[in-house]
Amino acid sequence: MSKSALSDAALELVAHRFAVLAEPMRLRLIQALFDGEKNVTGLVEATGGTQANISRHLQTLIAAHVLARRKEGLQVFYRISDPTIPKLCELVCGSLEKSLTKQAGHFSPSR
Amino acid sequence: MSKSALSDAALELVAHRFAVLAEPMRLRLIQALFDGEKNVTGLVEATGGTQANISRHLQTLIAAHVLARRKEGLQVFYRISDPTIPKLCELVCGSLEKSLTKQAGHFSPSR
DNA sequence: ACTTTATATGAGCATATACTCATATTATTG
DNA sequence: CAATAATATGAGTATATGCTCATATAAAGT
Repeated sequence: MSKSALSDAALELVAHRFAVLAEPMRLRLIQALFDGEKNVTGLVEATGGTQANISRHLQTLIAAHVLARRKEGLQVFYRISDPTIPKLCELVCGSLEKSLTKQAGHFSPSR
Repeated sequence: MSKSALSDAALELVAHRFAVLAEPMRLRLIQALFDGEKNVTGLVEATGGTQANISRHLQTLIAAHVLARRKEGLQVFYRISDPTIPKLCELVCGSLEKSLTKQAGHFSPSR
């Protein structure tokens, strides 16, 4: 009689975690931080977004504890603080690659 | 000069994958399918949602290739078709548990 | 103190999506 | 072929969220 393995509150937490990763620009930011911390200006350049938008997304990622920040004078440096993030991205990328190559195999020669 | 490890299109695919998992009701459905396939009525009962809503979420999960379906007479049975899904959920749950217990440790005894 | 540089945020708009109600579709049975 | 059962979907509404422009805050240098 396991009514629900995860409570409603827990499910919302998990859903929110996925939601944070469900934006291309945020994924771009995360990707830009794979090789170490960068400041906001660096992230703006790396992603090609506007400063305002990047800053908003960074706040979202900070609030979700995906990133951590470090102030140094005028600059703020961001870095990935949750080690599961790269693993999550790898898992999804691998899964997508597999299903894409599978689809490629569906190009039927007839018609 | 690595402009972008993942193309724009790839990033959108990854983001969409995460978006599909970013809904409590869909997570509930996935959770209900961890121990094997169920038909729609069974999923409605297991999750406590309305039939219409469950059906919509199931279409979303099918379109994303997270679930697969099998018709048997009047009934349609759904099952998890992507083996990375349980792993993703485990990773996120583990990470959340860790940060929650960390927060619990912040309950300062003073005051 | 004023200026410049780096980052954050208020307000507003546009879009996406979750939910519901009612109805449509599909398959089965009498 | 009518009636029933299981599932899917059209339409409408409400809410959330991403983006932009302008401005605010914060720290440094002159």
